[in-house]
Amino acid sequence: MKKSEEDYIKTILALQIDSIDPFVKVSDVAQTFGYSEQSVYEMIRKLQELSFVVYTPYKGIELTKKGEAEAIRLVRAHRIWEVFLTETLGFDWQDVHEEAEQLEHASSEAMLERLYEHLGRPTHCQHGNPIPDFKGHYVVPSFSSLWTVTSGQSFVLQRVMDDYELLTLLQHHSIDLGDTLDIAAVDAFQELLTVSVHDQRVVLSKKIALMMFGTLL
Amino acid sequence: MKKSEEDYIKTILALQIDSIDPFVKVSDVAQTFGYSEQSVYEMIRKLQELSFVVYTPYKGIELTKKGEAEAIRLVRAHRIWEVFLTETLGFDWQDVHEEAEQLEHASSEAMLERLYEHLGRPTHCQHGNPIPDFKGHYVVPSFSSLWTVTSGQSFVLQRVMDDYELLTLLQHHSIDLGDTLDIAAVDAFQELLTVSVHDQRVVLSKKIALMMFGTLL
DNA sequence: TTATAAATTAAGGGTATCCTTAATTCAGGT
DNA sequence: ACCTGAATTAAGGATACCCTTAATTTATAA
Repeated sequence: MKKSEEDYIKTILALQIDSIDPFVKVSDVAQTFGYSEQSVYEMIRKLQELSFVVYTPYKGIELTKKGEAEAIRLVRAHRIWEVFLTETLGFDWQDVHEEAEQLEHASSEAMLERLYEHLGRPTHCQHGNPIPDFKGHYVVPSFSSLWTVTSGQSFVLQRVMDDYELLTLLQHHSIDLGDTLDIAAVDAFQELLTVSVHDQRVVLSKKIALMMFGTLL
Repeated sequence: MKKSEEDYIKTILALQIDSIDPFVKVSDVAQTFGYSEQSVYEMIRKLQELSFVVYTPYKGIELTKKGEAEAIRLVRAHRIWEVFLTETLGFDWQDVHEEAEQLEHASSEAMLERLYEHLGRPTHCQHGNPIPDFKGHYVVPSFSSLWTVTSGQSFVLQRVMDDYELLTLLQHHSIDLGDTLDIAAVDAFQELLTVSVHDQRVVLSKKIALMMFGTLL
């Protein structure tokens, strides 16, 4: 598979997971890439010929079994590389996404499996996202978003989205996965959340809180 | 730099090192890639605009300082990845070239330097080729080819070319860098060499012997 | 010095992946 | 049933990088 095809497949899977609807809209794909819709139509037609997707006009794009397997393989590669970059090379978690993005397209199946073994068969990347097994199976984590909590509750952070700003913010406050956040205040009007963690108070916007997932104590 | 441009630059450096003439011929580049000469002319023109090469018609191609630096950076990346693949992931030395070929285009400067540190700042890849330092300086090894020896001499293998057939052959006979080969016979007519190593006799063709380098005892 | 082979340029094509602008078709609400 | 906006297709372009065939230029060896 070519890099461009891989990028499309991966994006389609991501969009499909994000929404309830299994049909991915062409306009959403175009928006994600910053491409024109016309370009996306052309590529979708090609991916359909290659049996990676099925496209139903006015409905949307669906991944075929083959397409989904490829997409998941890429997710697996991405997360394995992220583990390598953070665990082995010591990168900060906000700095690995771009690197992994390149590496995932440059690694063979055999190499990836050796790397996976070398890393000790990790089950999750450092953002808390599960690494699909080599057969493409993985458990989608079902944590609740930090935005759902109410004042007085305690929240254990289990997963964060792979977003540069978010990760930088968390690192700045030394907040890691596994940490417990005590909810000091919820300002529904301004859509702000104040949490207490490591003896400090941190104010988080709704936007940020929606990208943090975990369990209530 | 794009992958295609990187591949050209790297090939030009390799061809330049192989010959005495600093001018690399368009026809040789075309042959190396299996491209038409026309394609090479087009790319050279482009690389000249980008200041990676200087092309003098009927003379040949020269790398600029900038071009050479880029090419050496790629060689460095390639060899660092080779060390990783063999040392860390346990690949056989004949199986790493293709993998490294992909990875070298997918790794940032920062990543490569971290990997280099992680590997303990290796000076050579497992084929005995030096890894240029981050400034692009490296010592070109000046060993003699195994084909230059005469019967009765002993030869310590220090460097081999990164050639799949050669490496597979050596591995099959458990011949490694650092091993001493005792020259049992030289058949100049058939261009064959018989060496004794690890209590076995191995017949090597001129072609193979020319790809093995080392020192005479 | 001139003939010839090699090197170079010219001209015209092909595919992949992006673009814009302009029809056209369809889905969903009234 | 029909209107309207969104989705889709159509048409034409651009760039990167590859191709072939056919001039043309030049180096160099006889």
